[in-house]
Amino acid sequence: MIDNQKEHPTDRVIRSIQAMLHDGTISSGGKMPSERVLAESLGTTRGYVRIALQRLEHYGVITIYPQKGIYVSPIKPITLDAIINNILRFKEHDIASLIETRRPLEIESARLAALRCTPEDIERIVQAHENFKQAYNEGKPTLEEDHLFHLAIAKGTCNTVLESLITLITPEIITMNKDFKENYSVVVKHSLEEHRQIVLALQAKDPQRAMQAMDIHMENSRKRRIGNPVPQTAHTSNTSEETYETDTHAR
Amino acid sequence: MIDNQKEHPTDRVIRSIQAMLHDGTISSGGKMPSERVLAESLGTTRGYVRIALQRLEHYGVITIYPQKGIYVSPIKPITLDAIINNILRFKEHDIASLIETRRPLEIESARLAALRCTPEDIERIVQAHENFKQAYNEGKPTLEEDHLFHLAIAKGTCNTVLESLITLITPEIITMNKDFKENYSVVVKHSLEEHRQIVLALQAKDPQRAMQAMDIHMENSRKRRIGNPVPQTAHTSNTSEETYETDTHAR
DNA sequence: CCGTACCAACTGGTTAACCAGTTTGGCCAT
DNA sequence: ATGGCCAAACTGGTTAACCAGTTGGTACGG
Repeated sequence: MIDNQKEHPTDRVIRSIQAMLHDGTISSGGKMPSERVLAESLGTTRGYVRIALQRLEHYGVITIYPQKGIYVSPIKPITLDAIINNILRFKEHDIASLIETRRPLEIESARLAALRCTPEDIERIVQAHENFKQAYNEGKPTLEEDHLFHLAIAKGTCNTVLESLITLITPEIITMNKDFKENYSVVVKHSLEEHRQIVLALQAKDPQRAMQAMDIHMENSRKRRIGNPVPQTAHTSNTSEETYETDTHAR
Repeated sequence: MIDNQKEHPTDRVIRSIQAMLHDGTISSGGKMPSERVLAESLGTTRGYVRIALQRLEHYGVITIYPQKGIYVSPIKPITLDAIINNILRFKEHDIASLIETRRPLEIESARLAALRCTPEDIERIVQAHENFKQAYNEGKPTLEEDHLFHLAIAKGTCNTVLESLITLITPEIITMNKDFKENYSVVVKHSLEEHRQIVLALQAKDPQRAMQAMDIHMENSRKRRIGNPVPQTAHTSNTSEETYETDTHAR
């Protein structure tokens, strides 16, 4: 409300809609004012209102019916408020949170893939593994082959949401890891072996083993990253990161 | 490529960019044609190109520099291709996948909250729990109070990504569960007790116990849902789903 | 008094024109 | 031949006008 002048018009619109939701000007399940009315009452133009509404629709807050109107989802204002707050803060992803969140997703991905993947999925995963190996043997960067291997597994889960979420955080992790120099000799070799264990578990259709192998891989990846040089991205999360158990992260 | 006439212009643009990436017309880390050039060469207008580019930027595929140009992220085409495929299929979320993916996220959320949540976080969580209880006692619907409880926990994780992802799937789950009649008497009472166990674990700062309590809650929620009448959403996932083995998450 | 047909106002969807920085290439002075 | 400068072309950002389908009220005919 204070620095309204500086932030992007689209965010201002979203914040205003949030406020209108809060003070009851618009209510759950009800109809919203038209784009034109919103634009005028918020002192902006329709274009910005339009983009803001599309974002809100993308996150399930509203539904837009062409030539009819805009309706708020039948979800309580308090819940919508939390969702909108999340929309506004969506860009604040730090590398520590990304890696931390990736772990349970990948473990579940391994479990489901072991349960459900078809021979074709296995083939794709093995192929991705081979590509990784080849890049390693040729002394080329392997960061992306690594992630493609994981994406291939996610594809075998038959779970559209899980695949979406893993794919969603992948580019962010790749970008933030680009700064780290990859040790082609030792580190990647370990990664390869861990991948091999995952492949074996998947081929054996053994979910428990797949989870375990993936968990080990995630944990070692984290350690390997911490051992690497730190880039200048400001978020230089303390390299003396505690092992998970003692992690109290007191604020 | 076939039904290009029917799908939304924005999706067509994204698909075309994907193709250009594939055949080398544009390359990783390189500069893309300007919005105008893209619009003309794709036989559409700038507005659609604009929206498509914003979506691609949102997912980390490109970066837009005002008054300068559009640059492709320095990520290999093959990886970008996978990400773009995901963007195009983003809407195909089914309820089974949502519930399935929610489990590991919530378990990790409980673990991290137990490790890191502040007294203020605890207070918010307890308050959310009380609100749930009150709604139950008053015989009112509790679906959203339930989710607000989980969002309060996610807020206590100090993990922006995890909080984002949980918030992201929440409205979809709420909407898809709206059709189910909630049994105010027995079912919700069980849910309340499970929540109480989670609260106790968090107050005790015991991550293992929190994980376990959350896992039980997720599993029971799934069972309770399956026991309820099935709506007409087609995706009537097999109820004979394998039982989840105990979490070997312990490390 | 009721039902129907029509028209005006309003909806979101779409397009094109305009704006202010940035880049670039050529011209001119040195 | 070279260095600097200026204007034209081009960039994404923004605005406003136009389009087609929907709705709701009203006037007219029964």
